[in-house]
Amino acid sequence: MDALDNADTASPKSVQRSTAPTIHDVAAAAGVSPMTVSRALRGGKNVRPEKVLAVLEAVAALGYHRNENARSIRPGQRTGLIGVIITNVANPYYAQLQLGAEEVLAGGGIRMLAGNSGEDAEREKTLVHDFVGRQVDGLIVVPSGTGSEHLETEQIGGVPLVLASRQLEGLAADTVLIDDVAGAYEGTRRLVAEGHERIAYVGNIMSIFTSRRRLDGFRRAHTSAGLPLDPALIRVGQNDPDAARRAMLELLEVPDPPTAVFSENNRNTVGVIRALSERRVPTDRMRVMGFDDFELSDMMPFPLTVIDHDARELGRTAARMVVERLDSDVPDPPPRTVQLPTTLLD
Amino acid sequence: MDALDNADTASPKSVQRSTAPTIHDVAAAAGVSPMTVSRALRGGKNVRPEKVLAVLEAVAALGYHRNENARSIRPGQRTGLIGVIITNVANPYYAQLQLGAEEVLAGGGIRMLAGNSGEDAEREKTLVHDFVGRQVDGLIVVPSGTGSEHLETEQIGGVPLVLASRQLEGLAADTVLIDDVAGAYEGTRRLVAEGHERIAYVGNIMSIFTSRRRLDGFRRAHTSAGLPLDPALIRVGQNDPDAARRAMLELLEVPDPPTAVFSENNRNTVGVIRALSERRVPTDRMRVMGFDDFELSDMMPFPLTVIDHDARELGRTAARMVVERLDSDVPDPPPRTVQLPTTLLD
DNA sequence: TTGTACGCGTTATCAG
DNA sequence: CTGATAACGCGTACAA
Repeated sequence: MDALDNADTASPKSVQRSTAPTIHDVAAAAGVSPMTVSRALRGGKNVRPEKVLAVLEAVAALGYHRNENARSIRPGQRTGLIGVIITNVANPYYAQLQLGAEEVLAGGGIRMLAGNSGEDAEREKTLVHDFVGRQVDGLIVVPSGTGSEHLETEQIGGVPLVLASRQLEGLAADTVLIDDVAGAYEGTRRLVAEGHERIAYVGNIMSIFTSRRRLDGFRRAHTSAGLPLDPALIRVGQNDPDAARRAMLELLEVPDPPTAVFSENNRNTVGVIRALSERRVPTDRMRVMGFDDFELSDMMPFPLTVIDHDARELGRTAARMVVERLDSDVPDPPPRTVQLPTTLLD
Repeated sequence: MDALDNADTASPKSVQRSTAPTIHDVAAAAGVSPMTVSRALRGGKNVRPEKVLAVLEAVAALGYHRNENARSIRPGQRTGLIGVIITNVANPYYAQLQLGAEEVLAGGGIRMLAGNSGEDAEREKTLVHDFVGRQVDGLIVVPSGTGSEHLETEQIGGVPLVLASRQLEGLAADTVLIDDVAGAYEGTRRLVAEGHERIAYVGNIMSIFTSRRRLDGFRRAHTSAGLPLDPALIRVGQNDPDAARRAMLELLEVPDPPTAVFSENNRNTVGVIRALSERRVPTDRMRVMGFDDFELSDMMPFPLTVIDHDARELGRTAARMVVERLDSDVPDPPPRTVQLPTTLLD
């Protein structure tokens, strides 16, 4: 609990750098007042050059860092902090998203408070609450659950919010999405065009927004082609490669097995390929179509086609949207939704 | 500059949630003093239960979030913030590192300020300075350059520092490393044991600590086996897959070409494999050994062996080291260096 | 150009 | 168990 107890023990000072130098220390060292230091550090406007120099020297000598937290408690001051909550950085898709976001933010001198929810709504809630408490200027969230109470404007103290990759039913907020429906539709259409009639589907749990959208696109393509949807070929609920692998193994055992498989995301595609490889399925016996590109997808031992999109650009766009809302002249611009396109990659 | 100008315009309040509710607002709403609110929020110790309830109700009604920044400016208070600076989250290795770090930190209620240096020393310096200004309780850094001035204790205000993945000449700080030398040594030895005598080396720029170490292990294995090192087979300076690909293409054209190739990291391995695939090199004509495992490495069209290690555990260890130093009873424990083992994975 | 007074939101301290 | 007071580091407003 109380870890730092070094205030008044033994020798009065110089025992250890217990307290960081403040603007007062710098002022004393430079022989000026704290205000002059403050002004000098802002850019030296209205301060005599020689004093600026003295201040900078003192700063260097003392290793002074302006306390951004103390600074930000003053009214009207921003923290220059944006909270970014994704589900899992280990997934290259979200890593790209995070990188894209930071890329834009860093350009504006904004730092990133990062958190992984692990697809856990409770954990996401905790992070959101904590980030708001840390006075973030904005929030970029890949929402995990279906509930949106913890993201309501009042709950987050009016902090600008951008939903990334997933939308939330009944929550009016800026949103950046991949055009999942169109992507899945196009991908499935391609399979149909190639003559496949029994197409398996392997995907994540249906509580995830993108999962529902992608299955929807898959469905629509069937409908528009007049093809029936065989429930025996639909496997949802896999949220890691190994679960997908097992699902695919089962699909191979179905009577009148599929000739093609549509995989809903990069994790599932990896599992599907593993299963096919494990069973030594001939490459001309199974056609694989996967949402999300992933590294080395072009070197897989199957005629794999991926539905590609730019996760990094999604991150950039999300960041731009927060910043724009932050710098907006009008009080409360209406929420916007942006959809990023997909392309088929052979 | 001055973006928020809504203090005294037109209607006195309720125009817009201009100022977030403070502890005073909560106190007023709950009919108690700010101190009681503060205590109630800490856990309700020494506060009448009914008042705690009233406070919690007011908090919920007002959507109050305790201002962690204001809180942290009080002496002896921690921010519960750790700065994590890696080179690039898009590299799965660093993504895992970041994830491992957050895993441990989140367990202690600590949040993560994240930044990518992009292997740019200047950018790293900026991030370090900024993070210290934001009063981080600790710093985990994958250092980019060879200079260490910006990480000296005085420069970072005595903030506990852990170097991850790379060490810095002349900087005494806690460090977590992969045992690069031993890993590269073992990997190379394996190739030698298999009868290879002309082994190519493809790696990143030599200014990177791990690059030097891995080449060192490669060298030692040659020396101990009495094998000469042919400079024509050593290609360093590749920091992305495509550069590595081109390097490998060149290596294939060398007179008396190599029969095996040692790739220094995951990015380079990907490039090497692409080159071999592109040239349709028979799988029995080139043996590939790569440092770092990567997803789907086992599905590559070559008898690839990787020198594996646990980047996530490296992140966890780094986080544990910062926290331990933070919670240490002794004033200034001597710096420790931990090396994590590698294993050969076929 | 420079300095003083005050307040930002929070909590340790001490009095009641 | 509860509240008043002061102080944390900084910047605005105002005074010199």
